[in-house]
Amino acid sequence: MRVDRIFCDLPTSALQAFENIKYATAYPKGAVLFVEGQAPRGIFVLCKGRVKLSICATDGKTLILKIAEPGEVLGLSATVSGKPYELTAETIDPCQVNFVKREDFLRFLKDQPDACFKVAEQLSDKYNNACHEVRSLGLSHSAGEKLAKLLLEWSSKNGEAAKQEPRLKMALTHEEIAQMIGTSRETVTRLFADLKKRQIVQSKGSTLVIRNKAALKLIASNN
Amino acid sequence: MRVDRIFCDLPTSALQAFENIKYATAYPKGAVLFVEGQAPRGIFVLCKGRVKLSICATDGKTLILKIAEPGEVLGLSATVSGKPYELTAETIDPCQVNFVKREDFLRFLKDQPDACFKVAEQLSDKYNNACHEVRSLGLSHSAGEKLAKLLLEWSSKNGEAAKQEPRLKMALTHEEIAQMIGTSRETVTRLFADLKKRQIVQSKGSTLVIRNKAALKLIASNN
DNA sequence: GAGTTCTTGTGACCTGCATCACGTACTCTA
DNA sequence: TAGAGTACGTGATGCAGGTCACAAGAACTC
Repeated sequence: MRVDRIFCDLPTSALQAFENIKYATAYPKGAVLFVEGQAPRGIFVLCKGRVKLSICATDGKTLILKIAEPGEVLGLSATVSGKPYELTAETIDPCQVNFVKREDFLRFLKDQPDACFKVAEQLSDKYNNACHEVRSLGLSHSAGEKLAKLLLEWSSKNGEAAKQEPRLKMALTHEEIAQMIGTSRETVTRLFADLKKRQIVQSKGSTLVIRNKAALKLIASNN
Repeated sequence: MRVDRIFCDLPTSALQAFENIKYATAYPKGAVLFVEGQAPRGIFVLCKGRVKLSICATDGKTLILKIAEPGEVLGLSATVSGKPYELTAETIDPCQVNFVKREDFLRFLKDQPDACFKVAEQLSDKYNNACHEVRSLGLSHSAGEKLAKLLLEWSSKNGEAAKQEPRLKMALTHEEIAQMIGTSRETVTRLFADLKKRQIVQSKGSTLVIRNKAALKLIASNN
């Protein structure tokens, strides 16, 4: 249960203070933790399950920024700054979450300098990720390139780390993948078809095998 | 000289501590404060002049994220997290800067809880901006839309706030504008030509007059 | 197992914009 | 004042990828 990793190496007094203000909550799959534009109610420390973070345009177009894993703190920057949540968080598994109300959290930060510093680090990290996102979106990589990057990123996460031919179970639909790399569903389908034709990947049911990691890296890095 | 605004409403002890570790420095126009990928040396508090923040791809393509104005803290997140600077900062005017070495700054944060909280707020802000950038890049607005947004943003900054027909002096070249909205120089030229033809803007020497703000907003918001 | 709904696969078509290749105009500076 | 450098203007061309339309699986009902 020690998955609120950010705070776990704090002095016991701080830990205790955190325990006192957190609300342990469970959410079913598909629940919405918060919506972009809402005034910040507080932070959500994800303990179990995955959460989809996305932003969406008025016309319904959606961009999935990341799939948050246990240990991540959601809604942190909005809670600190008081500005509206800048994205939408929706569970895609049943989730265990520790919620902390904004006022409680701010008081906690004022009282616990160590925690405050941790939060600053955490925010720096988030900013860093956002910068990478900006880079990948802004410097017009082709759709194929971004897909390759995504697959490599997944393969490095899902345990299958450094294997020769990593396998990954495709938990997302083409539509969702399209939303992650900012393209259309059809394009994703076509890209996969192409990768298969070129023997770079191969699909067995719902798992994908990367047959030629080198080639994939080439696509990802290069043009 | 009280332009390091973030810290200026701190208790005097903290202010004093900050004074002790800062190095007041002057940079000429075109100087590079730091480059993306470099290990963080410390923070730069911009007191006077403007600084261009950009990221760039291996192939030389550049994306200008923002033009920092006096009062902003640059290199903050990298300094806090210890990860490499995520972007490049280059002066575009002669600049007055307060520099603080990383170790000094971290110690300062540990000693001054109030300052630490300020930093967290500041980082939240930066994250927020980054999210907006992601939104504008990711949800494929057309080039025209992004240019309109940029012009409106500028007109709301440059004093000329709520005027009927705001004027703004174009300090940037078409090339740079292109890099701000992630398009090509030629496209920017054509877009301006189009806006002029449609009587939406009008240029008098190096100042641009927005004749039809409503129309511009329409272009910006809509499709 | 018949019907519905959700996901994939594919072809046809169209368009925004990058890119190339110029020509022009305006600043420097020597 | 000529020449170099930099910014701007504009046509021609090409293509990545968005959009539409429809077919075929797959996956849940009832």
